[in-house]
Amino acid sequence: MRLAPTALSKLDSEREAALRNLDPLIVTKLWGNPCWLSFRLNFIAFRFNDPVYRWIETRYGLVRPEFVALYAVGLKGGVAAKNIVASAGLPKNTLSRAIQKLLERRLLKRESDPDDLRSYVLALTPAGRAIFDETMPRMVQQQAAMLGVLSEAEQKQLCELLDKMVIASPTWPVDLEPEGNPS
Amino acid sequence: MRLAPTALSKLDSEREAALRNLDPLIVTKLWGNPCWLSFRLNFIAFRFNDPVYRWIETRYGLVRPEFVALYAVGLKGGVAAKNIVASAGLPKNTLSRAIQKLLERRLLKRESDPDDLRSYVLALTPAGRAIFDETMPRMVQQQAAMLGVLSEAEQKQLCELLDKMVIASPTWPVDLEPEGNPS
DNA sequence: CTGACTTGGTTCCATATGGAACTTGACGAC
DNA sequence: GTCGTCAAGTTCCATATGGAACCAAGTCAG
Repeated sequence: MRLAPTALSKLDSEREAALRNLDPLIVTKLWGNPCWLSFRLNFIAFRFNDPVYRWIETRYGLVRPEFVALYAVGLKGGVAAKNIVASAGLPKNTLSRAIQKLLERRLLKRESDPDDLRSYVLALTPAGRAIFDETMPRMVQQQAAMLGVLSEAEQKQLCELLDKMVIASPTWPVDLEPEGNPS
Repeated sequence: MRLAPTALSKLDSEREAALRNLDPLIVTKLWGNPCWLSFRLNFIAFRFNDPVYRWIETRYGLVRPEFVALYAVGLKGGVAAKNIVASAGLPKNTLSRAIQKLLERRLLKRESDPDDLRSYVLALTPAGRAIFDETMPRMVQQQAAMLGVLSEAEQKQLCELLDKMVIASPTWPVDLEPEGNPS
């Protein structure tokens, strides 16, 4: 069972020092874990998500899926709930509820889509836009802090590598294979 | 507000083709989103987590935090609940409950830590180990499928870049700055 | 056009989840 | 020593969450 491709260079002394700030189980999940990718992704993502959602919650009383919806509409007006579902990985009833809440609080408005009467076209109200505009710079700042260890070139590399994966994602299996790894 | 570092090369024709498989909102979140990092991380992580947890749930009746605990102990026997909390980003009561469940189902055993009587040392039972061993190859297989678009060298690069970030993570802010981006 | 099937969105309901308070043990100061 | 503070795990409870069933509109075949 292969481990992370960086497992061998672990003895680097500078790195050794940094490791002492991490829980030993984190170290194992990093370099003693065949599923190195998911741990790294989840761990880093969490360190971004957690501050953001806590801030949104305490500052605006918006719960996670509500902010997901607000943010999505803020990025691209005119989308429908189905688009948010597709892009966010939340169940559609959760999003539906979140959108109701945002409508009640007049952070979002919607009108039915003339091309498909089942569907609605969403947009931010000024109040919703205000929250979006107030939050975005903080999120960018948090991201910048996290990316701080990487050079500009490395940041670009990282972005490109992740891009390739996202673009390939429609070809990935949606379920685990029942037979396990045949290779 | 800067966008993703790959925003400009978007017109690449091969890429254009692939984009048609993605929801337009996903495309916006990729290349029209100042927070490019978190979207990519969350999106890719979800495409790993979702199949894994659905499989675990339907096959063994283990819910997400239960499997998180089982997996952690499987990777490194002798850990305590606090280590799992530190590495997983789940609240400690959720983990506590998960561990109780695993103890009841005899997938986990524990004895109190002689060095700290508040704490317990955890280990897998043979039944727990069986689940771990059965699941791991499927997870590795899913990971391999996802990494398939990247060359060996690119995979190593990706791993190294993520490593750097995880190692730097103890220095990241835990809360969003209340003043927004001053730079 | 009409009937079978799909799709966008909502509702219902059982339950998983996480904040806050609590218990018990560790640790440091004096 | 013992007093105040902190840390590991647990319990309580209000509520956020997601599966399944549902409604209404769209689509496609013949």
